[in-house]
Amino acid sequence: MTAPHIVWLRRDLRLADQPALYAAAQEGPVICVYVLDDEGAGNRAMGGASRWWLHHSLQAMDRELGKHQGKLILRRGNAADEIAKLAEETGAAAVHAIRHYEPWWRKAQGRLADRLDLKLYDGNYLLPPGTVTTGSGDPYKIYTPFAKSARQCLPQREVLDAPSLTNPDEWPDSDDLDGWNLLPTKPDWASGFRDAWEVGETAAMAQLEDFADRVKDYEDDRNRPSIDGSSRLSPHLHHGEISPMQVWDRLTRHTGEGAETFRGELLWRDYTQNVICQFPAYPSESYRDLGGEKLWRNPNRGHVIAEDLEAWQQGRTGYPIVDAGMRQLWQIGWMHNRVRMIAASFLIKHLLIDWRHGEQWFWDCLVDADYGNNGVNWQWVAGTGVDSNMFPRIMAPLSQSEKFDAGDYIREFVPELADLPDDQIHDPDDKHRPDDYPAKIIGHREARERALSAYREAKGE
DNA sequence: GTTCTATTCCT
DNA sequence: GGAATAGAA
Repeated sequence: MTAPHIVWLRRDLRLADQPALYAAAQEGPVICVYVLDDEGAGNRAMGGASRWWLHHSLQAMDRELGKHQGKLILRRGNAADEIAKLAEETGAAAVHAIRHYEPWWRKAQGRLADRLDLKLYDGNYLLPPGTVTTGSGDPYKIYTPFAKSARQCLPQREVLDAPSLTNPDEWPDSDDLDGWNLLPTKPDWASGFRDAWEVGETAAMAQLEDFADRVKDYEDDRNRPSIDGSSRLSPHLHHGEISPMQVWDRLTRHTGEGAETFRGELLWRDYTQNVICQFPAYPSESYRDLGGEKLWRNPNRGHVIAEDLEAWQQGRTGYPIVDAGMRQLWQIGWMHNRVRMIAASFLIKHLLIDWRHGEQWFWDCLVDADYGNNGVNWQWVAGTGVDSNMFPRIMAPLSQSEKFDAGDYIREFVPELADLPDDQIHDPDDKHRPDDYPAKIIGHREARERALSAYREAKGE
């Protein structure tokens, strides 16, 4: 009868390179538990797409534990309360968890540490957020110097193998996963998701292998939406089915420009955590005030934005590249990174809608929705962020579409346009535009001028 | 050693 | 505009 050790899982649903699980397994029998805590996250409760992914990821985690004759315990409610309750129920010696930096998780970690022996480990980032500092000891705000400094500290630690596990004498009760209703019910919007993704640790490792074969072409292919050039690791990384250190380690053999650029993308993940550690409300509030109320169109000032917002959400703006991106998001819960920038820029500048509406939509629709990444990337496009002010740089969606060769991408996700020739696909004229595809919601030149004059006006009359 | 300032650059 | 750094004061 040795006291069991609880491993509190969150977005770290893996056996390998999982420092909390690894440490707990050294100590004694292990009970892995996941708590669904919508209340603690408040308005940052997981969106629909993330919940779809979570369902399958929890299933996969239970399967992996099953290979060791173990299982995953599920509980629902306030995470700190539920973990404390479970610890008491099972007479656990300690609770082990990977440290997370979203404000609600920091709060829950603090509450739990007051009540029991909570052992926290770093493991979901290449370097523990807050540890890379400027010459004067402050945390970085700007990506480039951050990444330069971080690169010099890497690699930091060894990748851990999956530990061998001992089971407790008795398993505590567990919720039934299906009872959580994480999957869609009435309209089944997830059929595209099922075709696009394999969820879980095994699938994540396979995806890494697949990407390792393609990383040499990453430099060019990552910007071409119709090519399978990006890693597609983001949802696996977000849910912690694979650790960034495993990815870094696997790619260290690759020396080319592509691998170097991709390592920069992994460091971007670390960077966004550093930003939200310094500014916990960053994903919900502009860091730099560009004129606030005056800049964006606002129902309080008589602007009707609901229709434009809806057209953007549904992929009916009349700009094929934007519409393809938004429909890809709806169909598979993910959007190509290049297109994310084009679509975000379009909402903010062409439609002059507050970036936070876009951030919310992405939060709900992305299987890789991540508090730090989503917030930092939206503020980057909006020009309201910690880095330079990008607002006056207005992307031209039509030339972006041509430049990055998005023709086949548009054909895939905007089927009305599938038959258009290359010279019409990016910007169909009235003769070629099918009846069921909308005309442009606003002309590019007109939108550009509206945005720039609103910007000048908001800045200082 | 500490503060000031010039310079460079911002996924 | 302001963050980061390096070199001056």
